[in-house]
Amino acid sequence: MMKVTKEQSAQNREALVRAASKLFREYGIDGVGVAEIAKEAELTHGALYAQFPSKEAIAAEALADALERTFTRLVSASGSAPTIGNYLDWYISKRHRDNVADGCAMAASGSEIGRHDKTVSRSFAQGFERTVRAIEAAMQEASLTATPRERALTIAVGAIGAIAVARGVAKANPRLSGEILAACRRVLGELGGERK
Amino acid sequence: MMKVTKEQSAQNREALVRAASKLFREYGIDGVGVAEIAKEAELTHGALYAQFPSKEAIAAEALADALERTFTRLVSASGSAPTIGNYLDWYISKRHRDNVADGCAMAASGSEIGRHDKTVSRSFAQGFERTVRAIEAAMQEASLTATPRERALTIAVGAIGAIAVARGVAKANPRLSGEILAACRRVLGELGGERK
DNA sequence: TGTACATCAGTGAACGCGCGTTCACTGATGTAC
DNA sequence: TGTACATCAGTGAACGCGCGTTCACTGATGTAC
Repeated sequence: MMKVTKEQSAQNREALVRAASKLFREYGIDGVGVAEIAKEAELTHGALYAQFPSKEAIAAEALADALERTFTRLVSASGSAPTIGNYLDWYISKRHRDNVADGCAMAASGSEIGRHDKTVSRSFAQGFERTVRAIEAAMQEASLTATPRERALTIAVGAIGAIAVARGVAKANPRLSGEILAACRRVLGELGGERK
Repeated sequence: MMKVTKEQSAQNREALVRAASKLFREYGIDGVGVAEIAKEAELTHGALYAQFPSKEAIAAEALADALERTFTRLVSASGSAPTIGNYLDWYISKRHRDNVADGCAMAASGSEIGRHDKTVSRSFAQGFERTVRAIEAAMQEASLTATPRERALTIAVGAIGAIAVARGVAKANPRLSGEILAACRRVLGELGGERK
């Protein structure tokens, strides 16, 4: 067949990005081939190359898309006046730990990003900065001497690390995995000024 | 040639593990082939299969070896009565961020571990638990309500996350990368009871 | 509105290449006598 | 200590397979007249 309406083509492009963003989180960027992405989007790999110049390019866009969607969901799950507690309840959870394909891409792919393009790194940096700003805006007074931004950065990094590490140890030691989530949930909450 | 003395064979095995542990950190487990590991150890891939049943098996051993060595260095760099500050100065640094191949494997490969064998996960869990115990032993009083172990877990996860995230954003935003390291260094120190 | 045709998203075969793993073979080691 | 030989770490060719990317081709779309 082919060609196809502009609208259909745009829908196909979106389907490719969604498929890539799901598969990359689940199996890693190196762990998924372009043919597999195209198949998940019900297209052929040639269609992917009509839309993107390379695998690296779709990786950058898939990462940006995943972070956008996760951020939107985090904010909408936390109500109109979100607290640090709202954010952490949603982010640091077994539900999130066990749902790699639809979870935060910073946690799913954090340690892989440094090995890819500057465009991929840029998607990551933008998503991270946006998250820190949201946390900073919800920050409460606490007795520590560090600034709100320093504490917000640490909460973001700690939350990402918590999901990544909880996933890493889950197969060998599920008790430890749960303990990590509970401890980080509590301590990072306190760091944000949350009262018990 | 071949065969070779028992001693030589043991040395070859060690060379394979060291090569794997270096290359896996630098390029990811999926990013390195068995032939490349063997070449780095000045052997052939057949020799690797004489020593290990599979790539997954050498990955588990390489991870355990890397964590062992990193832990030893962390402890010996921190003196005979290490403080949280000693640990964090060594771990959360630009030197560590920029030295992937010889740095902490939990930070280098954290988000990949969950996609591999239970044996790989076990190496990770053991290395992590050992690290938390060391931090807990160095813990000081602080005004937060969380227990020393909860705070130690959060410090370990936050430090790992800090290196991973600092690496992820470094290419696109080196300023942000440095800011993350500085903020986590300060806040995690305070969380451990460090006085300014 | 109707016709002619350039555009270009998508197809699918093909490219060279490297992957993890297997296996027949080699030959120095190290043991049994 | 000297000889005979089983062992087995390591070699390198070969396996089937999937990778990222290229390209000649298709044919409905959408524009120009």
